[in-house]
Amino acid sequence: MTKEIITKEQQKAARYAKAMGHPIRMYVLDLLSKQSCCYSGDLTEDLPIVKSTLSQHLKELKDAGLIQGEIEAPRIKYCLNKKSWKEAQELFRNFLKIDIEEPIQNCLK
Amino acid sequence: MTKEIITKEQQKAARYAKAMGHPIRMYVLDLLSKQSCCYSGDLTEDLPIVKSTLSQHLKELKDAGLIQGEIEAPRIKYCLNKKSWKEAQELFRNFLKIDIEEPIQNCLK
DNA sequence: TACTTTGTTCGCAATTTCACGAACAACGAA
DNA sequence: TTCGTTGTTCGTGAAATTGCGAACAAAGTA
Repeated sequence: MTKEIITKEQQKAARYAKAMGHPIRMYVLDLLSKQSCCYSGDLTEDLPIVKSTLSQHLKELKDAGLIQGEIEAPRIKYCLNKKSWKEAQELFRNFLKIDIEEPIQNCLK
Repeated sequence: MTKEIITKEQQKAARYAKAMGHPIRMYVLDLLSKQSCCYSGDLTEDLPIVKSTLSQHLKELKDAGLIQGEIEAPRIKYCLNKKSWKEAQELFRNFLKIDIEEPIQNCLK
């Protein structure tokens, strides 16, 4: 499948999109894009799923490269994988033709 | 599922992301974002899938609201659904922007 | 009215996703 | 060492996804 008409960029973007393609995972990513880190224990309290299901979703995000976990005492701290996140930003920015108002421009004023 | 901790925006973004979450569909969307329209007959020639499979992927994109088809002679012309595309742009722009801090830090130096 | 072209729908099979509970592993605290 | 907390893994089942070929529908053309 996928000869070579489909570019590497398109494949990577599709991979990221797939990981984002579930409400729970979108919620987690959105949270992490605002909050720098979170703990899955806190997530299970808010979200209407049991911990094993959440664990699977977090694994899905990890496999896609979007987040990473760090052991911290009894818990695990999750945060965005900044490198992959940047790549996803670039891919989607190009794909969606989004012009981002650069904060740099504000500085130049 | 999905009490109300998960916002409408997150659900919509996840829905769009899901539709984008396949190489074939990402290819089609990327093409349409550059080309204004295309015909599925031309797509089957390039892509390594048979027409019935492509039809399903196009249906998936239609169901997500991202594209629309228009009957034109014997063929069907596909193009982006501009309204939904705009919405997706907005959702992903808000969702993906986190690199704001870094340029600011550079400015403050 | 046939015939051709184009794309959808149907039926099928293999695989993946999603969700749950139970069991397990890791590790600090009593 | 034993206990409690935290999160992963396993086993299971239901549903969705992906892909194919065959059959069908629509519509222009001979």
